[in-house]
Amino acid sequence: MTPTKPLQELPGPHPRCDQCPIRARALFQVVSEDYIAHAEQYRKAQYSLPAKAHLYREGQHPNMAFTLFDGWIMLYRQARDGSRQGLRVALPGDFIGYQAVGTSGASHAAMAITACTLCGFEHQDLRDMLHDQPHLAVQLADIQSRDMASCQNQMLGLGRKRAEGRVAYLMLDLFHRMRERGANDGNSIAFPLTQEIIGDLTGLTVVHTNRVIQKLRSSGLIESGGRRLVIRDEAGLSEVAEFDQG
Amino acid sequence: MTPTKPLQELPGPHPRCDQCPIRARALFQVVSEDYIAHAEQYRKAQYSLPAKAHLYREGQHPNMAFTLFDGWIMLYRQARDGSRQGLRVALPGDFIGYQAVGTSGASHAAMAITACTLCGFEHQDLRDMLHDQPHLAVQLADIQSRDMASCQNQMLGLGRKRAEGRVAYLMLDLFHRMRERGANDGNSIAFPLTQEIIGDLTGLTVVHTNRVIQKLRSSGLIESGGRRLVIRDEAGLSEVAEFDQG
DNA sequence: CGGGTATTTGACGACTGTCAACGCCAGTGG
DNA sequence: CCACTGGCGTTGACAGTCGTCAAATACCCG
Repeated sequence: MTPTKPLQELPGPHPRCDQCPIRARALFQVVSEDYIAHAEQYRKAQYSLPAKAHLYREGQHPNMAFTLFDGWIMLYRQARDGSRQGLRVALPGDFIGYQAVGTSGASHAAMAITACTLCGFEHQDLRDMLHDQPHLAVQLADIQSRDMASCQNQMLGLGRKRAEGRVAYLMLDLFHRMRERGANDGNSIAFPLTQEIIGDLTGLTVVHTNRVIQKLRSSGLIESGGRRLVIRDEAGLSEVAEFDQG
Repeated sequence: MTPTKPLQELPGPHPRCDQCPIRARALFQVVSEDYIAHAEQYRKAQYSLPAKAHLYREGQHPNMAFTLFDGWIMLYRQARDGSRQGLRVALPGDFIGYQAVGTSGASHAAMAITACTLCGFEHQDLRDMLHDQPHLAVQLADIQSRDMASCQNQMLGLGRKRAEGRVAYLMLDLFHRMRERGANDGNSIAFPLTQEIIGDLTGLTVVHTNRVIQKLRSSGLIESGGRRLVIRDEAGLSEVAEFDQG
């Protein structure tokens, strides 16, 4: 096992990772207890990661894929000038880091936005699992296909929407995904993204991100600050975001 | 079978689709003749599509995935104002249209850039295949994972590169992919993209796309016109494109 | 030869980036 | 308790990339 440096094994073995969202969502969404037990034998370790630490970096050979147990992670790529393009925010339950055979290294970096805990699976073990449990293979294909669809939303935004629409879309997307997880408080959610990270994700500079957020606030669409986000006018925000379908 | 309207079955049955790239690349990359035979039983039909026709549109239920046999296809999404964001150009051998179970419709549209021929597979049949042939499941996961990596390149470009870099990157990407297929003629390739489509793919307007292309030409990096593209200075173009790794 | 499609050019302005400060706040250490 | 420090948010002035509008030219195919 060769985890990146900031990775730390949790103190002591976890019995059966009982609340691990691996059961609830992600790869093993609707599978029976038998499958769970089967999966257990492959799960290598549970990791924890402090905020701002990297799970893996571009070009590295993480050799593992992960189910995010708790916390937020940003996947991003870096341009030559050092600026970062955020690809996706992973929320609890999401599956990240799967990599094709024969690829030389990770196509992107993964950085903890907040402190995180994760379950790690070796790639080869994952492939073995897909062999043994064809159901999982179909599920993985579906997970990847859904990820792809959300990437396409991101591309549409980066290529064709104004700054305001991109930021609004990001906020709505995160709001809905948190709500799916029951992690909302009415129309507000915990929101640990700094404006710098919002800028990374929307392809904007920090300065412009700030101006856009202020505009969204003064339009009465959102409230934000203190690591929380309140959606004041969901319909209006959806309009600005060109957000389709809840 | 409910193909979209512009789909037409080829005249007569094809014996065993002998040159079908399904064998060479895509889902069935390195598999034995046994698997090929097995795959045959699932392949529903071979289709042909004239240039500019749609294979499927956003929100439609194509109910099929395809291996592109011949021709170029653009996958794109449409913004509310009608403008298109190109997501990817599919070249011969590429696998497109796979969709997760339970999704309501295609997340993107697929339009023929040139006349095309394709092999179609019903989604349910594909899932059955993944069950029966676990090797295929791993291959599908890898295909998707590679597609994802190239999407990430696209996102990096849309979010963080200037117009010149995006256009240069697109050209180099297509050049390399054509060369992998042995479809290059030295440092030139057939290049059926109009400037409008290049603009769709790079998130630019036609007008600006035109100016950028002229700049690339006058810098001596490329020659283009007459449905062909010549890479005059690959190193220079790669520099402008921030193109990493051949 | 004619009509539609694709490319090219020009003028103008808006959106967004860049540079440079300043303010706010929490945590830290004296 | 208070000054210090670093991270984050905010503001202003200015520049440039790129979009918009409008039109002319070139190209292709029947």
